[in-house]
Formats: sequence, structure tokens, C-alpha cells
Amino acid sequence: MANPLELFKGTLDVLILKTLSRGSLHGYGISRWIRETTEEELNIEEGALYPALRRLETKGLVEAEWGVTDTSREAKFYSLTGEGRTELEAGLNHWHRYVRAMSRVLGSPAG
Amino acid sequence: MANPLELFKGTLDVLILKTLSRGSLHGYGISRWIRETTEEELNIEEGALYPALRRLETKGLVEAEWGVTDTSREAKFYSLTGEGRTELEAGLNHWHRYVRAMSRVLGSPAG
DNA sequence: GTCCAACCCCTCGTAATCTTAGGCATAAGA
DNA sequence: TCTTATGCCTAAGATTACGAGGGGTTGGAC
Repeated sequence: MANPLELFKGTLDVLILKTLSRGSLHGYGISRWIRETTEEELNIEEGALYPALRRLETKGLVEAEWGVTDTSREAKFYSLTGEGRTELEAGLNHWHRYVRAMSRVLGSPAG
Repeated sequence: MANPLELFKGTLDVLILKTLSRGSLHGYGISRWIRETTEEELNIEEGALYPALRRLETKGLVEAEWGVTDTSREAKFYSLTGEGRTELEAGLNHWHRYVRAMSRVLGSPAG
């Protein structure tokens, strides 16, 4: 990873929830998928990822279950709960409104 | 303000710098301009604003000078320094790259 | 004449979140 | 054998926004 962007605090949860909306996945896989999907722009540090997953689990937004990966390793698989899906929708909405508000102040990238 | 959005931590500085790029302005005016420009979506709390201005001043990104407002009140006017403009460009760049990265994960608002 | 909203500045404690830097363990490949 | 990739975790530290408080002035409504 050349130069991953620093995360704006508060944006990680929706990234995780969205990633899990594609299907059950373990922590390492979540991190990798985000990194690859953003072409190395976003790199989720483990010190942020695992506490975040615990947080989401405590809130009842995700569920965890131990399983086995493609490579025959033990891993904890997370999946969205119903509440998690609702929260994801709310998070997406928040983010999109935020982007709109920001661009009113900052101007659009091309203007 | 009906329901201002909670700020993502790390986005306030660029909002302030951008606002000041339009010209010298005092704290209260900065807050008001952002609130009006975003149609009440972003409301900068004073407990966030004034410490942020101090921060930016300490970093040499803005300069402060006491003056008099339109309404004949004493107020501390802030203006961008050269370094501040550079930092603003960096901040804008960071934000725009971030939005692109986020939308790769989250999908575009319409998709 | 008094009261209230808008204007203006500030600080502190708290909570939340990410970064950095560690630790531990297994599997595959050079 | 040694390194890389895969996997999980925690603790300390820094940063930053929020909430709640403090102060004071001005102008207009009542």
C-alpha cells in the first residue's frame, strides 16, 4: 500500500456493514476486500477493525460465528443482522447527505 | 436547526479553511456561513469551532486579528496564510479521494 | 424600560474513534 | 529454514467533536 488515506473517524462502521451486506466474511477478509476494492486507498488497520467488529456485535448489528476459510483456517465469520441492515441504510443515508453538505461548502471536485 | 448531521471527525478543518478562502471572517461568521450554505445540515458547535481555530492558528494555517464587524461589534477575524492555502488544497484533495474510495465500497447514491 | 434573541468570545470534561505498536499462531512457498 | 500471507487480539496514545457551562454587547419587540 503506497499511501492509504487516513480514515475520517466515524466512517468505518458503514464500510464494514456494507462489506458484510455482500455476505458473511471474517475480519481479515473484510479488511482485504475494502483494501482491494478501493485500490489500496483505504487500509483498515487491525487495531481499528477488531474493536469496531466487537462494537458492532455488542450493538447487535452483526453476528459472529467461527468457521473455516477457503484456506482451511479457523476464522470468525461475521454476518449482518436485521438491525444491521437497518443501520446500514441509515449509515448510507448519513454519508450521502454529508457528502452533499460538504460539497456545498467545498465546491465540487471539478469546480 | 432541525437535525444537523454529526460531523465526521477530521472534516472540520477543511471546512473552516475553505470558508476562510473566501475572505477574512470571524468565528461566529464562519459557523453561520457553513450552517446557511449547507441549509442547516452542518452546524459547527462552538465547543468544536473555537478549539479548531486555535489549532489552525498554532499550526500557522490561519492568522487572527481583532476588528469590528458590520454590526459594530468586536470580533476576532481569521484569514488564511500561505501555508493555510497549501493545506486547504491538500485537504480538498484528501476529501475528494476519500469520497471516491468510499463510493467504491458503498456504491454511488443512485446505485 | 425591560426582556429576549442574536451576536460574539471562551474553556472544560467526556466520549468516541483511529493509529501505532505490540503479541500470538498456522500454512504455504522460496 | 525463513519469509510472507493468513488469521485473531489488546493496550497506550492522540485527536477531535460534543455538551454544557461561563462571560459580555446590541438592537428590537413588548
